[in-house]
Amino acid sequence: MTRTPRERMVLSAAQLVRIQGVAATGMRDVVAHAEAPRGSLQHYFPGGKDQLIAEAVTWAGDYVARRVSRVAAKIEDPTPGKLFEAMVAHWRDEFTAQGYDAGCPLVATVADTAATSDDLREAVGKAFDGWQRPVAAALAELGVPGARSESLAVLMLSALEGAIVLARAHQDVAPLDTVVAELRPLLDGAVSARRE
Amino acid sequence: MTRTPRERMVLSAAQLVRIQGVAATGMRDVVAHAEAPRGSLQHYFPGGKDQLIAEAVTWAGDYVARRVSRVAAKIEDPTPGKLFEAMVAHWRDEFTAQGYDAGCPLVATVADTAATSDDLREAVGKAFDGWQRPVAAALAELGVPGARSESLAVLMLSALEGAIVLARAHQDVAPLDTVVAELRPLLDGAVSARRE
DNA sequence: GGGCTACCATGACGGACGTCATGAAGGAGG
DNA sequence: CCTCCTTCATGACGTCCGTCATGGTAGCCC
Repeated sequence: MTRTPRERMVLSAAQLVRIQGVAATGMRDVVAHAEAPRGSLQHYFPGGKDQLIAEAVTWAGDYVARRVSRVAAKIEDPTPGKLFEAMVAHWRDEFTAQGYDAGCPLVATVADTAATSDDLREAVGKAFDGWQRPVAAALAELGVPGARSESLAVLMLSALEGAIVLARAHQDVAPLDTVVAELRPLLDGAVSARRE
Repeated sequence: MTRTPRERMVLSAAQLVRIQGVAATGMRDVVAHAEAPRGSLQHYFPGGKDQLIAEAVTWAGDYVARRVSRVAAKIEDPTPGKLFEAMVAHWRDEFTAQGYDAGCPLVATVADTAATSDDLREAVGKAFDGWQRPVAAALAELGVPGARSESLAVLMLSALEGAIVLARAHQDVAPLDTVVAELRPLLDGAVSARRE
């Protein structure tokens, strides 16, 4: 489980971005948080801050994609609505347990850098794609018709991200519960019937 | 239409936050963008940057609330789905006309400051409330039962905010169109029937 | 053993930041 | 005319930023 200093720096960058955003997260903050040697920065990330943040974003995208696949496989008697509920539950649990300090690193990166760095914006775009893919695949496997599963995956990501922002602003998980309650019937109604 | 320097500074702060986020937006940037005298900063905003950003957030909340009411009154043969479509269309039009540089200032402020400034976080929370209120009121007037109208307003805000983030990351309005297409039947189905 | 590469340490540089101190215009009211 | 208050101007301070230059260690390979 002991990670290399390089990995620790990427993970720390992702965590700090979740809390403070990109601009407010300094490289010195990252090495301190990662308990990594400062001299390693220019060695592992010759591309500077943009490279470090880009790797953090990519890591976050991979992480959430893996988690969706894992969670989708673990639901018993799964339906699209239950999948969405499980995705949201992860955030609900974290907010109630850890507080509302940390949000989604992809949202923070878009908000801070979409207009100033094409590289970072594209990294976030790919991370979102990598997240959307397993969601759409899980929906398809549950019986949602092909084209529809992509649309519903976009809706799920959008509603979740938006509800996360609302929940942080209000310091209350209610928006998360609301979007789940309102979306579940719609999602479950999208399976092409014909079952059992 | 000529605004006072103070108003111009608040508006410029809001616009710059939409593009760069809070941390990357300097006070010198704001006065330059507002073509305002730098010395006025400490005079009009003795509370410093936090006060300036808080006023920008509050202004943005008031602005979007007014616009919702105005747009809701202008739709012919209105339905909840059409209201949502009209709200999203504003962003769709701006993205296609102006590009994807500017996002929602409330999202940017939450992402950058939710963990570090209670004042700013609360200002954003109130701004979201001020936005949600006219949406829920419009839904109620269209025949959506009371409790449900609040829930659907939360869903609409969440889906819109999330879709804005996705659209910026992908430089494509498709997520906006997708959430409208998927949510319209749900929204229109929520009116308590009994009509004509 | 010499050389090469990977990794880490440290200090400096130039610039930008938010804030503040100080002071000057300029009109209003006495 | 003189004073007061709003508004603006300007320069400075201390701090932090991202980046870079330089050099030191440690291990592997010939």
